[in-house]
Parts: sequence; C-alpha cells; structure tokens
Amino acid sequence: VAQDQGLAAPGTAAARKPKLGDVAARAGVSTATVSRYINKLPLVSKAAGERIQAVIDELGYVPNLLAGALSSNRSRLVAVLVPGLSQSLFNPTIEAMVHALGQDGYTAMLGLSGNDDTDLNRLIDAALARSADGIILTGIVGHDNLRKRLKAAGTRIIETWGLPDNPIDAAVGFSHAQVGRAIAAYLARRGYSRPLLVTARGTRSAERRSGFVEEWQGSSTVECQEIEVESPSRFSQARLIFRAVRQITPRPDVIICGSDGLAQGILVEALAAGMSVPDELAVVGFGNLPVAADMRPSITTVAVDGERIGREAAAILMQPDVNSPTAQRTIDVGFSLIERESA
Amino acid sequence: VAQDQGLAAPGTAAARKPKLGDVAARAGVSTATVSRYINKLPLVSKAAGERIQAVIDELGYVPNLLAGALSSNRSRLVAVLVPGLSQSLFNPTIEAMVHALGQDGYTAMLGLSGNDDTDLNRLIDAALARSADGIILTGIVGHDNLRKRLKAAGTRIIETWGLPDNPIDAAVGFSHAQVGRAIAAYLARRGYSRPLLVTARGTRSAERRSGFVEEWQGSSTVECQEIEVESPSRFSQARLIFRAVRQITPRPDVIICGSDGLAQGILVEALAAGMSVPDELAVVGFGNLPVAADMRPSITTVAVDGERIGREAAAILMQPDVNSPTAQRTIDVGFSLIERESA
DNA sequence: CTGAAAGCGCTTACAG
DNA sequence: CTGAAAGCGCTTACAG
Repeated sequence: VAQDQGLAAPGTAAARKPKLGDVAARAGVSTATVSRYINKLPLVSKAAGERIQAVIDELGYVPNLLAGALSSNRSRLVAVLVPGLSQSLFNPTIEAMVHALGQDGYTAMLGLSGNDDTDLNRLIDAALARSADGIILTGIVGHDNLRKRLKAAGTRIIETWGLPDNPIDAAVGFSHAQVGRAIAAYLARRGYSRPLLVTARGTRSAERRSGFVEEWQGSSTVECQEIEVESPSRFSQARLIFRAVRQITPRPDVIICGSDGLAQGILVEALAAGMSVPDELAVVGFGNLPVAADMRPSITTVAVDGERIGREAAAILMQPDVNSPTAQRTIDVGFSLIERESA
Repeated sequence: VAQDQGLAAPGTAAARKPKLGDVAARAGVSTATVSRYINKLPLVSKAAGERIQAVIDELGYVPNLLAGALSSNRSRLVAVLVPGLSQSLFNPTIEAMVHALGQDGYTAMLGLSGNDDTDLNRLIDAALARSADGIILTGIVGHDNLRKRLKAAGTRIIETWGLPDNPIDAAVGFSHAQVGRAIAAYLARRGYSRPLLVTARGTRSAERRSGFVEEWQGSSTVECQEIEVESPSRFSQARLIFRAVRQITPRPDVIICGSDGLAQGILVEALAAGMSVPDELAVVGFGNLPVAADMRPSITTVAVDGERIGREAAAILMQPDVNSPTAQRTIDVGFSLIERESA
C-alpha cells in the first residue's frame, strides 16, 4: 500500500500529518518513550518529557486515537444509548455524562434506541464493533436475551435512572416505586381523596404507579382511578386527558402526571376551563424541569438529580480498578418531592 | 506482545472473539475476499459470498471497525457538535441526523460546545484525533481562526441551521434574516404598531433581529423597542421580561420571542395578570415546538424543518463523490410562518 | 528510565 | 474473481 507520504508541495499549506515516529525522531528518543509521555505513564525522565513536548507543539502533533485504541485494546469510546432527545428527561444526564467523559479523554457515541428494544440490538452491535469501553443505558432493557447479550458482551454496562433488582453490571438511579409511594403519602396527608394516575405503557412510570397504588391502598378505602397512555407523557396529551377527567365519576381531585410537561398541559387546560388549581383540581408532575418552578401556578413535582446520575455513571466507567473491593456498582441518588402550588 | 489467543477453557461461555482471518480460514478463502464481501465490494462470486455469510453467522463474527478505519483511512465516525441538549431547538435535527447516519453504518460522536467557541477547539481536536470523516456544527462558529482551523482540518465540515455568507465547506439551513423580515411584514399587515423584540446575545436571534428591524423600518415610522438577554431565550425569562414590558411607554402591543418556550412563558404571565391575548398583548414564538400548537391560546410561530436539516446534513457527508459537479454544498430548507391565536 | 520490535485486526494495490 | 503481503499508527512485554 503506497500512500502519499511526501511533504506538501511548496506553497501548499497542508503538510503531511505528523505521527508518533516523527515526534520521536525529532526529539531524539524512541517511539516507546513518546508514547509513554503522551499517555502520562510515570516512566519518562523530565528532560525527555520537555523535549518531547516541545516537538509536539512545534509539529502540532495530534495522536491518532484509532491506532492507539487498536493497539492498546482500549478505545476510550463510550456508547450512550437513550430512547430519544426530543422531550427527554435524560438530557441533563447526557450532558453531564458527556462533559465528565470528555474531561478524561473519553468520547461518547450517541445511539437512539426509541421506546422499545427493537433498535437496541443494532446499537449494541455498533458499540461492540467500535470496541466501546462501556455502554450506558437510560431506557429499560426489557427483553431477557438482550440482557444476556449485554452481560456476555465483555464491556462495562451501566444502567441509569432505574435500579434494577438484578443489574447487568452496574447501576445509577433511584427507586421509582419509592417515588410513587412518596407521592401517595404526600397526597393523603394533604387531604386529597380521589387521585387519578396517568401511566405511560412500557416506561418506568409503571413502576411509580405500582408504588403509588400500594401506598394508597394502605391509607385509603377509595381506589385510585387510572388512565394509561401509549407514549411517555407530554404536554400534548393534556387536552385528551382533561376531557376524560371531566367524565369520570366521582371527579378526581388530583392528577398524578408522568412528566412536568403533561402537568403543565393540564394546568393550561384547567385554567382555560375556568377551573381553579389546586382547589378544584390539583396536579403533580415528575422531573422538576425548569418550567415547573416558573409555571403559574407552580408545579408540585419530584426532583431527581439527573446530572449527578450522569457524572456517577461516567465515573464508574472510568474508575481505574474495576475489580477492587471499593469499586462502586450501584448508586442510589434518591429523589425529593417538591411542594409547590399545584398540589 | 503475547495476548491470550487460546480458546476458552471448557465450561467457560466466552470464547475468543472471531476475527476476519478466522472467517477466511473456515470459508476457505483469503482475508481479502472476506473483506471485500463484508464491505459490499462488487468483486466477490456468489458462491464465495454465500459460504462467507454462513461462516459469519456461525461464528457470530463482528468486524472490528477500529482496525478497518485505521487501515482504510475512513472512520465512518461523524462528530456532531451542538451547544447543548437541554432545551434545544436542535434536538430533532440531531435525532434525524443520528438515524440517517446509523442507517449507513456511520456513528455519531456527540460533542457539547456550550454557547461560545471556548470548548470548540477541544472538541475539534477530539474529532480529528479519532479521524472523524466529518464534523457537523449547529452553533455559530464565530472566531475567524477557528474557521480557518476547520477549513484546514482535511475533513468535511457541515454548518447547519444557518446559511453563512462564506461557508467553511457545506451548509444546510435557512436565512434567519428572512425570518425576521417575514415576522415584521406579518405583524405590520395585522395592524400591530409597537413591537418589542427580545434578542439573545451571540445567537442567531441577532440575525433575525436585523431582518426584522430592516423590514419594520421600511413600513412604519415607529421604532421597535428591544430587550437583550444573555442566554438563549426560554420560559424562565418570561417573568422578568413581562415585568419590564409593563414599564415601557408606549406599552408594546406584540412581543417577538426567540423561542416558543419564552412565548409560552409570556402567555402564562399575561394570563395570570388578567391580560387578554392577543388583544391587549400579542406574542410570536420561534421553532414551532409541539407545545406551540397545544398552548392556550395557541402560539403564532416560525416552523423550521429541523429533521430535514439533519437528514440533508447526513446525506451531504455520506455522498459518494464529494467532488462531482452534482454534489450539494448548500441547501436552503426555508421556513414557514404559522399563524395561530397568539398574534 | 529507555529502545527494538512484534503485534493490534483490518484494507488494498498489485499481480494473477 | 481471487490471494499474498505490506501497511495503517499506535502500544507494550521484554531486555537492558
């Protein structure tokens, strides 16, 4: 394979890209020493290091991470697999994660898995084909054979936002069931008696639902009403749900939404219908988006430290000694119920 | 370098990862032929192809793209550099882009550049170090030496959402100045006379502002009022801006917002203050988020086909012959003003 | 602390 | 249509 190795023609700006060997030759050391210096291994003398750095600056050398990865069997590539970006609760998590990874020279490859497992197989293939050092998941991995595949993949797997009973490898999140219980307890304490639960099929809101129902049945004789929606809850579902609410007897006195967006939509509908919140109808959100505090009335909701989830997931992936007894495997970041005006 | 090349111990599930050579040997062909088959080069006989595919399935062979990239000098990696994810207009663009890229075996590496050029240098380094085949930018590249750097990078550069006078390489977007003009013309036609412009510093809303002012001055003797905000506009700025509005004389009759989120916030404030929209105060948004149609009153705004921007950007990057005369370099996807209740 | 050299797993120009 | 073999640009076990 004879590639063009010559220097650029005179007058041309772009010269041949310098490589490790060029740096080594010019600094008067071996490629091994330059490699050690660049990778911050502690074996390089100060004098050699200074000479190497000078040449790197002079030549504008940028290491080829592809070659480095192939050779060292460490890609410093992390696959971040999320359902979507568009109205996602996970965005602050992804941002924090990408920042934390970038700090240490890792790069995130973004995979969009949709709301079920269909595309996940393809994304995992892509991650493995690129020798990703880790795969971070935010959605739920439901299918059992997918879990097995991930377990056998020979890569770190971090599940986030949930805390599975049986993590594939490591997990950072919180208990959605406990969130449901906390909301139920709060509403009972505030004297609400006819809750309506809106649950999105196939998401973690189903886990919150179970917790809510369990807790509610312990403290009230009135069953809670329920509505199930197909996709993750959002603003646009509010109109339909609000219409349904008006036909339910007895009329619910509080709606527990799967997202702040939906909660906001319900508020808008209620206000447009001349219904007073929270007196005639109360609303609880989930996620504590910025809008929850700014809405009028402000939205009672559940806050989760998504950025911390991102940072901790990145940290687990990058921790030097995976097998040490101090290595973290499961982190519960908790949540907090934020009482505001809407409920 | 002696790595463990042995098969797994009996009883162990994980065997050594098969590589190209294993497939070749088992199929009775050379590695060259297997490589050609996998990369869909048209030179492989049908018989050989079938044998190879059978072995691939049998062994569960997954090509090592790192090695392939190093060898072929094509990484099929694309750096997608966006300011952020949290309340970003670009998210549908990114989603469409990632989907389109994934279809053809490309992978997106996600870089978060913030709202200025500070981090961009580091992200470009990372992209080049990984031999990205292309860099897609959604933010504005302001600094001139950064533009020069990108131009000299020897990689495809696609600027999106704007149409720079002088693209670094290729661009997919629309004219923000024309958006401003279209809004001004619309508002004049509807009889509004005292517009208030909210512009975010250092973003493209500044380009829309110029277009608006230019058009407005051509058709009205009343100057438009202006407010400048530091960060991209969003819901949470509404309270402050609304307070300011009430102190401006003459009182503005329409507010032109940099985003639907801010427009929504203004609506909430106006409604809470008992002001009727659009009679006492009208509002125009930007982006046509789903919420714009669902809000009450629904929001008059500007729609941009962000998904198309994503698809076209990906297509430009993956087009087979970059230098052919038919190769696209600049695509104007246009926009449309959507008239709703708020203005 | 340093270097010579083998190896990572592919692709491809060349020759048939 | 196919194969032998050199090469992509690094890392690292080994020997000093």
